[in-house]
Amino acid sequence: MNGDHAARIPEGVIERLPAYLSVLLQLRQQGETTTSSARLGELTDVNPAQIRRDLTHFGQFGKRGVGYDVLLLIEHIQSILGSDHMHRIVLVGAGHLGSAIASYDGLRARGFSVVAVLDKDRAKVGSRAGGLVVRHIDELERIVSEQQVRIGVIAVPQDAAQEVADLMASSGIRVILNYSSAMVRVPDHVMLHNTDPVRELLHTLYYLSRAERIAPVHAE
Amino acid sequence: MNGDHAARIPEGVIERLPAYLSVLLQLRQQGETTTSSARLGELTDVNPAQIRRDLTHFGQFGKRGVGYDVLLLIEHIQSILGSDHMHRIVLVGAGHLGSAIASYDGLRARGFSVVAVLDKDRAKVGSRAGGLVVRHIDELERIVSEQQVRIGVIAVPQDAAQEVADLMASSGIRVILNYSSAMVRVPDHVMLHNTDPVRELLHTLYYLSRAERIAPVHAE
DNA sequence: TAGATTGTTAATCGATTAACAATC
DNA sequence: TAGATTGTTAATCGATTAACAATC
Repeated sequence: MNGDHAARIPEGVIERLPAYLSVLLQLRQQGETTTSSARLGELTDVNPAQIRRDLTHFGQFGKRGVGYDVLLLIEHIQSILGSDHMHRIVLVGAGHLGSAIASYDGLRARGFSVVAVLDKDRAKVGSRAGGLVVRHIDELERIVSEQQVRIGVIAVPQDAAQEVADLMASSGIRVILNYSSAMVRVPDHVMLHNTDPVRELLHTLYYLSRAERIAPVHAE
Repeated sequence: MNGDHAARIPEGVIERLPAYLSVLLQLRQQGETTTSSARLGELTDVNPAQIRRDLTHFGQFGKRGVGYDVLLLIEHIQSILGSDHMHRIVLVGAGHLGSAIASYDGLRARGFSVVAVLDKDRAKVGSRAGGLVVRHIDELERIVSEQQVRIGVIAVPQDAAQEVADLMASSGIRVILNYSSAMVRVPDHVMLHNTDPVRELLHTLYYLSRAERIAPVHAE
């Protein structure tokens, strides 16, 4: 029996889909119309069998003997992820990091649109960040409910992060991307993603240290 | 028998260590001297049995009936990760994002020190970013070899990323943290970490979409 | 038909977790 | 001694991969 793909989808599958999508978008830009699990495997460093298996959780998108239609597969993955339409984002924090995120055009290109940049510092309110006028944090709740925003990005210093997270949660935000180094707490119904560069550095550091213990770089 | 912990350590273990460390540092700051796998489990959302198992890959750090000494465990994990001493970083790209990273004090607090900020735009050279004077990209190779830097951070626009990665690799950089949305290619001996906010957003989006299909938010 | 590549099964592999003896 | 919590084993669970029949 087939057809109901509503079963439990392993977390790992969901994590890999955005990578497949990135690569497919790249292939599309290069004018490729067809691809194979072997090619996708090369580009994403994922085993081809795994890619095929991952996709079958959601349906059959390829043609045996031929491969996958790039455009079609892009559409399918976007629809699975819910990235087939624009998503509105509010961004709190108009410092260097906030400005960088607000003016990052990779967001819009891949379906995310920053609808407001907010800050609690009245000195920053009224200035510009990535084409938007910075507004006061007091407006957050109204903006979120009026524009039905589900996604919030925290780009404030460590000590302000929890406060912002609380405000976002109570305003109806469902997904928070936290760029501060603070470990914020959120209610169960809110999904939190921490993007901590230091944690990623520490992770690679392990492998770096190992490599150097085996083949040390001499200091003399 | 015991003692040689040199065996293959699962990748997942290495990924969790930085999370344990973050939480331990937080506990230390709060003045806690002892903790347990149960408490660490709460704070990191990891099963306590898993935490204990992860740690035994490297030795025995706790006391039965008592728990773990916070300071001691911090030292052990730092030593496992190679984070028991400062690591020098070069940062390429002095735009908003580069400035944000350069002035991020979370780096220094956790063992990473930015020794140089570079840019290819001569108009930016000489200006300040996070307490450092911006230098020209031509100086990268010399700085990397003179100061034996192993870690490079890319904070430039998409089209310049590959060029910077190549230069880093040929200068002797071993770990690259890529903040651009470009999918750069690096030689085998260089470790690459992509930090793409969009990919993280897409990942959470899946769960958001699911949740809303089940309990939609009405627009009327 | 011969060649290619999918979708899918079955086998392997590894990671997670429960349980508990050891021990503070 | 009683209570707590580790380190470790064994059982469970799930994910990855190889292999191949189906089919373009």
